[in-house]
Amino acid sequence: MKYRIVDNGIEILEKNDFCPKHIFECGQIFSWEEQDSIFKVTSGNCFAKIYACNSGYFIETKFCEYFENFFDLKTDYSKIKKQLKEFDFLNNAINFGAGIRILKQDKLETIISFIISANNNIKRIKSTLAKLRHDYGEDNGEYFSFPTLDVLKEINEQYFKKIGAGYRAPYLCKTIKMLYDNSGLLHDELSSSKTLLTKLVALSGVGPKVADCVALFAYDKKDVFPVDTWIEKVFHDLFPFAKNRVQMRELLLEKFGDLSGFAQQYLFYFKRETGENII
DNA sequence: TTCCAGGAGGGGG
DNA sequence: CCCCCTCATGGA
Repeated sequence: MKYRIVDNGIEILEKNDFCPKHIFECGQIFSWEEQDSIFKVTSGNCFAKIYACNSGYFIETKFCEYFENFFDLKTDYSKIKKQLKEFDFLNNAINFGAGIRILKQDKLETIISFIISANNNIKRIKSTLAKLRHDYGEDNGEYFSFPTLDVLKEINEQYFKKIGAGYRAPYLCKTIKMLYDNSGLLHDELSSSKTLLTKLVALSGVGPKVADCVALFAYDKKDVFPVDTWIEKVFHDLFPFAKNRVQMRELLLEKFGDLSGFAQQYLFYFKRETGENII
């Protein structure tokens, strides 16, 4: 995909493999809002606005290098989509979310966000995280950054409950302490997916599904397949027999291999938005 | 009123 | 290993 870094942002010069609506609505990130076709997104302590411009989009930001990596601009999504379309039953889902890109998000923020996401709905997840940034993040005028680990460590369970985290509040406090005592996981760039998942699942409030999401959305792991309630529905469309989530994950990983993470996002977005049968 | 939401922890068999 | 129950919360 053609793009160009300029003084105050990044010019996306074509629309085939980049659509902010698809990227943000597909459930991989909660720290964004859309108003009058302008998308505002925060990640860690960075911020950008994205809007249509000429024949593409403009990412207005002073954090160009961060968002070049964040939006995974160096990866060829046309090639990925072409490979995945060899699975006939994926064509509808890929065409529906053709502008999806898997983001490379802040690790700490992604762990906290997806602990909150468990058995929750996206609207309240976004609300809870926005309150957290507002109350404990740095005020940068147009946006609040995600709080640092030092700041998070001082937050008690009552506060997390107050902003809507519910029974996940103690999980958050425990995990924050674990990360504070051993922050190596937040800088892990080398572990294999299997090793990384083992480390993530050891955190409080992180089970197999949350670990897969964190690995996919923050650690650049694509050989994972988060199975949530929507993917369960997809699975029942594809296979006329019931399995538990572990078995579903194994079958889907076997089918999609190193492209599993991409396939998962197209399927999740399509199913959640349309409710239509995959086949 | 019951069910559901990007599930996980804990206990028992 | 597996199955079952509970967890906070608000919208449908």
